[in-house]
Amino acid sequence: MFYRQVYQLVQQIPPGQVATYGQIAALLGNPRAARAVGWALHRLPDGKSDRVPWHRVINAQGRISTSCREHPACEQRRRLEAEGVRFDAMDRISLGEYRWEPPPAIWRKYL
DNA sequence: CTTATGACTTTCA
DNA sequence: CTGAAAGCCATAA
Repeated sequence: MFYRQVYQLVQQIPPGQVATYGQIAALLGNPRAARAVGWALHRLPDGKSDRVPWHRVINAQGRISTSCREHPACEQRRRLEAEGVRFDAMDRISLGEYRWEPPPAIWRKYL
């Protein structure tokens, strides 16, 4: 299952760092499946929302894309700031500084 | 199998 | 920098 791999991967994102949807998709072997990643997180079961750091996943622009009322953008931002992630004047995250670089053990796993 | 949807990405104006 | 349009993928009905 693609979305299960997404959850499993998102769980391994360390605090204080973020990953883009495209990055997640690429690690799973489908660089074009960013949308599917978004779908997976949108359909994230509430039971797993507490153990999956969904807030550490953002779009390629370093912005929060969620329009889900269950998990509002303001809450996602709040959680990220709580982990030390800084937003610039345009509510964007410096990907060059907070972008998560998956350890070799990860991409070797899904290769 | 076909159609529809979504927390995306890239490109162009 | 913002916004629009087209492209692409997995899942659901």
